[in-house]
Amino acid sequence: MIVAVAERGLRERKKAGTREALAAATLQLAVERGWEHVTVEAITAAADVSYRTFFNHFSAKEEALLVPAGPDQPRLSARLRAQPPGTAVLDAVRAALHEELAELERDPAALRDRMTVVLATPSLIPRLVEMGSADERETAQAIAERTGQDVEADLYPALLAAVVSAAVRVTLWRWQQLGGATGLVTVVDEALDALAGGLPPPPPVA
Amino acid sequence: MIVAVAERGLRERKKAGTREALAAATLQLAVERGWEHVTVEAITAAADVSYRTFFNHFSAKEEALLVPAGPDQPRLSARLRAQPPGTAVLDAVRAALHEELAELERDPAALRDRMTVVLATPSLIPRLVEMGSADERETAQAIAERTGQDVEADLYPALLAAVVSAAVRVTLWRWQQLGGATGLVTVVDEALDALAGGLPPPPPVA
DNA sequence: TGACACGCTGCACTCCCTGCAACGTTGCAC
DNA sequence: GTGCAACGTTGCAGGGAGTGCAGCGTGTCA
Repeated sequence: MIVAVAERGLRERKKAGTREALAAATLQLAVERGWEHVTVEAITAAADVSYRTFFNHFSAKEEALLVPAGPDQPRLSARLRAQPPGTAVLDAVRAALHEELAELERDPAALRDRMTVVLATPSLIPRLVEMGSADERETAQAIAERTGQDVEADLYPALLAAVVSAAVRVTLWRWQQLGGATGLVTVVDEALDALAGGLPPPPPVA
Repeated sequence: MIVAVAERGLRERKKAGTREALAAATLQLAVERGWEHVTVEAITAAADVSYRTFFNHFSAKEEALLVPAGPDQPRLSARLRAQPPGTAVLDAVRAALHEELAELERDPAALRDRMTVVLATPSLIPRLVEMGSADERETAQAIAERTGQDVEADLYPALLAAVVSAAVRVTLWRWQQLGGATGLVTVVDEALDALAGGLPPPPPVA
């Protein structure tokens, strides 16, 4: 179901190839030079395509860095909807997050590089928020469906979606801090446990 | 201490005047035309200053909309540090948020307008995250100081700071939804209570 | 009142991003 | 295989954001 995407004819393969080349060139150049010294022109030169083509694949420079996998990649809201109906909301969210992060972790080196670039470039952080949770609204909707609430009328769905988004951000940051030694899933679970516990006022007071 | 800022000589008053004029023009034009149809040139024309001057006051177009009050405005981290030392972290955070939001609510009409513009322009939402919590790092640091933890080593401070940031965002959104009828403080308390309660799985199931 | 500080201005420039009109290749039906 | 339609790529022209720099005028302070 997720696999069938890649093999659909020469045309689509070439297209995917171009996107991949652009994303790879973007990441490499960003690591080498620093984000603000990477121009779209340099990226397209490295990927050997025209300047204009870049924007046929990405709506913004940041997208090439932060969302290298195309729009076919299932988003968090979709994963959440795919969870078995009976499950409690928080458990379903946790499971969806596990899937999402496991996917990210399939290429840990690239993720490390991306996070390095982001952390070195404060202006990218909000972009990460934007991309990573471009479907925060959609996620809120999915949560609402699960709890039988209304996204407009009730606070809970939007709040949970926003908090999850924040948790993901912190997870990525912390994972990077830990040098990638600990798995993403482990880190996000730590965050989710803290949240589910009501943000215990002062933890053990080290 | 906070008051003394405004009255410091003709020069500073004029400077503050231009900034205010630019911010006001920005908001008004954004409401009238929609954010993406507002150019910096139009803003400066309305405020009767040169194009270049705009960027002497704001580092980006969005800043004029989202952070109209200059950098002198005490940020959340500062307010958090100002809370009495004995207080529990969550209580201190809550108090700091109350102050922050009360300040915002001093001009409800402007806040309403700003939120209207933001909600009508998805790309502005992450910017709101950036601006509203440009000092999220600083807030995390302040939290760490309060809990006696280390921002680098411990997850808690960064997580709480991120979650608070998310809560503020949802609060503003919901306040707007409610038509400003309910006070910001009331709304944020609702969010904070939910968080402190550990995101109770499915609330009353309406 | 004279010298300095500093905000404002104009200009030239880089870069992001878009709309539009070709062009060449792929996919498909006959 | 041939012709046609679909589609990814390309080039170009242009608007708008944001920056560095040099000069000007006004507030500030000794």
